[in-house]
Amino acid sequence: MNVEEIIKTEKKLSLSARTMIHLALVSNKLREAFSCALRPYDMSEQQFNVLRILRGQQRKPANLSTINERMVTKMSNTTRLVDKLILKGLVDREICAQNRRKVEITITEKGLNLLKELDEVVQKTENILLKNFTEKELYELNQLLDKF
Amino acid sequence: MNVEEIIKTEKKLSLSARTMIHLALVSNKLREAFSCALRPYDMSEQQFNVLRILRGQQRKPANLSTINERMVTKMSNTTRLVDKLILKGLVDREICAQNRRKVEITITEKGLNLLKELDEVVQKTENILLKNFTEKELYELNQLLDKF
DNA sequence: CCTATACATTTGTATATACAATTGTTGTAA
DNA sequence: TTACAACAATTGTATATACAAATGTATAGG
Repeated sequence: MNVEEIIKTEKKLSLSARTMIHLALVSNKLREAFSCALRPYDMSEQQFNVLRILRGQQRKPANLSTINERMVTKMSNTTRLVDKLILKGLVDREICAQNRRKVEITITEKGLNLLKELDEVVQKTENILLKNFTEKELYELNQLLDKF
Repeated sequence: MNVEEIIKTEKKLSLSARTMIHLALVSNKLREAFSCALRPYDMSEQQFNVLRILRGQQRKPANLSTINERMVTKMSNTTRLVDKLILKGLVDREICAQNRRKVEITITEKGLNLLKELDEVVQKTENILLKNFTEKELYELNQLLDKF
C-alpha cells in the first residue's frame, strides 16, 4: 500500500502525518474487507462482534453494558443492534430476574451455527489481508501498535 | 494500549486476530482524537480533508471527482460535503466553463485562514498521539503498514 | 443532425451512528 | 416509608454514510 499513490499527492508528507493517514487507509481497507466478507450473511461487523462476545460467555448471559464494554467499536446504542440479532433469531433477550433493570442476552443455536460458518470466512479474510506478513513482522507490528 | 484489557477478554487471541482488532482500536482512537480536536471549529475530519486537498491545489480549482479520489476516506457523495463548506463560506463552487458537466471548487481566504488555525491543532493532536514513538519506530511502523 | 453512450454531479432513500433525554428499577439516607 | 440519587436500558432525533437512480452535459458513430 503506497500512501502517496492512493491519495494522489506529490507532496512530501511528514512522518507523523503519513503515519496517521496510513493507519486510516489500512483501517478502511480492513473494514471494507470484513464488511464485504460478511455482507452475504447479512451481518455487519458490529453484529458479528456481538455474536462473538456472546459465544465467549460460554452460555452465561451477558447484559448490554457488558457487551458494550467488550466491543471493539463502542456503540451508543447496543439495544438496536441486539434488536436486529433477535429479529434474525441469533440471540435471545430476557429481563434479569435478580435485577429487573438488566437484560440478559444469550446466543441461540442458530447464532452459534452461523458463527461457525463465519469463522472460516473471517479467517480467510484475515489470511488474505495479512498475506504479506511474516509471523515476526506481525509480532513487531503489534509491539508498535501497543505504543498508542 | 493493551488490546486484551480494552476489549476485556481473558482469551488468548491469535496473532492475526489480535492485529486486526489492534488496528481497529488504534484507528478508532485516532479518529476520536481528531474529531474532538476539530469539533470546536465545527469541522469534521472529512471536511478538513477536503479543505487540505483544495489548499494543495495552489489556487487551481478542483472538481468533485478529483477531490474524491484524493480523500483518505472516499465518500459516496462529496457534493453534500462541499455544500456544507460553501454554507460556511470556506469554499466556492462554480460550473466549469469548458465543460459544463464539471464543477470547480476553490478554497476561499476564509478557508485558508481557518486551515492555518487548524494546522496547529492537528499538529498538536498528532504529537500527543505519537508521543511514545521515536522517529525510528515511526519509520518502522510505516514500513510495516506498507505491507497491507 | 440525430441518437446512443459515457461522463460528472446531484438527488432520493434507506440505514447507521452519535448524543441527549426518558423510562423504569434499585439502593440508600433521612 | 418516602424521597432522591444512581443505574441499565430504551427511545427520540439529528446527522452521517452508503448505494442506487436520476439529471444534465459532452462526445462519437451512423
